[in-house]
Amino acid sequence: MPAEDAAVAAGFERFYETLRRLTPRGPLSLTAASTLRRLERSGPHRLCELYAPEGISQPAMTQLVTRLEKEGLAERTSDPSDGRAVVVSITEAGREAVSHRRRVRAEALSELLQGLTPEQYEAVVAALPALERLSDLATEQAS
Amino acid sequence: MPAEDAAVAAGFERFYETLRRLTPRGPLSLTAASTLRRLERSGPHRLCELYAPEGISQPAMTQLVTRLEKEGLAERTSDPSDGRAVVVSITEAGREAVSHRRRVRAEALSELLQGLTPEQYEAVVAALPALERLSDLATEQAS
DNA sequence: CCAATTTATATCGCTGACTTATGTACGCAG
DNA sequence: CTGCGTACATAAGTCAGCGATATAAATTGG
Repeated sequence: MPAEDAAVAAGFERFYETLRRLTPRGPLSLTAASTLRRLERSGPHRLCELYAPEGISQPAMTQLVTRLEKEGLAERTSDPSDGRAVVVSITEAGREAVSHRRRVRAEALSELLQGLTPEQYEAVVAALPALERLSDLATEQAS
Repeated sequence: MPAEDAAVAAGFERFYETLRRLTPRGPLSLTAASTLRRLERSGPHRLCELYAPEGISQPAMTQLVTRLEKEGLAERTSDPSDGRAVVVSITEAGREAVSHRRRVRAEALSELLQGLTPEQYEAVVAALPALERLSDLATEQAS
C-alpha cells in the first residue's frame, strides 16, 4: 500500500463521519434510503436483485420492502412472466422522500461549503470525477 | 444555495455509500467505532460529553459504554471531583480494535485508489485539506 | 444548613432492523 | 406428475437505538 494512501484513508475516515452526521435522524434507515435511491436511479427491480448490492440478506430485504410499502414509499408488483418473482418499484411519495432527504443534506452541506476558500472549493469540485470513479470501481468490485 | 453545491452534494451522497460499504461487517456498530475513535483522538471524556456529538441519546451512550466495557475496549472511571460523573476512556484493546478497523478500511480503499489515473489521484489528494476543513466546520457548527 | 432544583448516569420496556433457519409457491426438466 | 432449484415469505432471536423514569450527587435560595 502506497504511503500516501494512508493519508487519503485518514482524511476519508473523518470526512465519512462528517457526512454521516449531516443527515442525522430521519424515518429512513441508511439501507432504506439507499434502496430507494437505487430504485429511483435505475428503475424497478426484482427483490432478489436488490439485497446483495445493499449488503443485506434476502429476508431483510423482504422486511425492508414491507416497511417501505407500508409507508407508501415503494410498491410490490408481480412479474407476469414469472409467478415467483416480485418487482419492487418506487412510488411518487418515495421519490419525494428521497428528494427531501437529498435537499436537507444538500442544504446542510451547502452551508459548510461556504466556509471554504474559493481554492478549496475548486479543489473539491475538481475531485468529484475521481470520487465518482472510486464509487464505480467499488460497484464493479462488488459484482 | 449555489447551483454547483447540488452537484457536490450528489457526488458526496454516492461517495458516502461507497465508503459505508468499505467496512461492511464487524463487531462494532458505526456509533461504537466512531466513539472509540473520538476517545482515542481526544482522550477520556465524561459520558455527558459523548452522546451529543455522536448524535445518540444519553441512555444509548450508557448502553454503548456498557457494551464497550464488557468487550474490554473502553473503561469507566469515577471523577473524584464530581461524584455524579463517569469518565470513559479507551483501553489498549480498544486502540487495537480501532487501528485494525482503520487498516482494513485503508487497504480496501487503497485497492480502489489504484484504479484512478494519476491526475484523478492528484485531484483527490489536492482536495483533502478542503475535506478536512469541512469536517472542522461541521464540528464547530455542532458546538 | 436544609429543601428544592439541576445535573449526571442508570434502568426499563419498546421498536426497528438486522440475522439464520425454515416454509411455501412457482418454473422447469425428465 | 415427480422432483429439484429458484424467489420470496415467515419465524424466532439479537442488537442497538429510543423515551420515560429512577437514583444519586451537586448546586442554589432562603
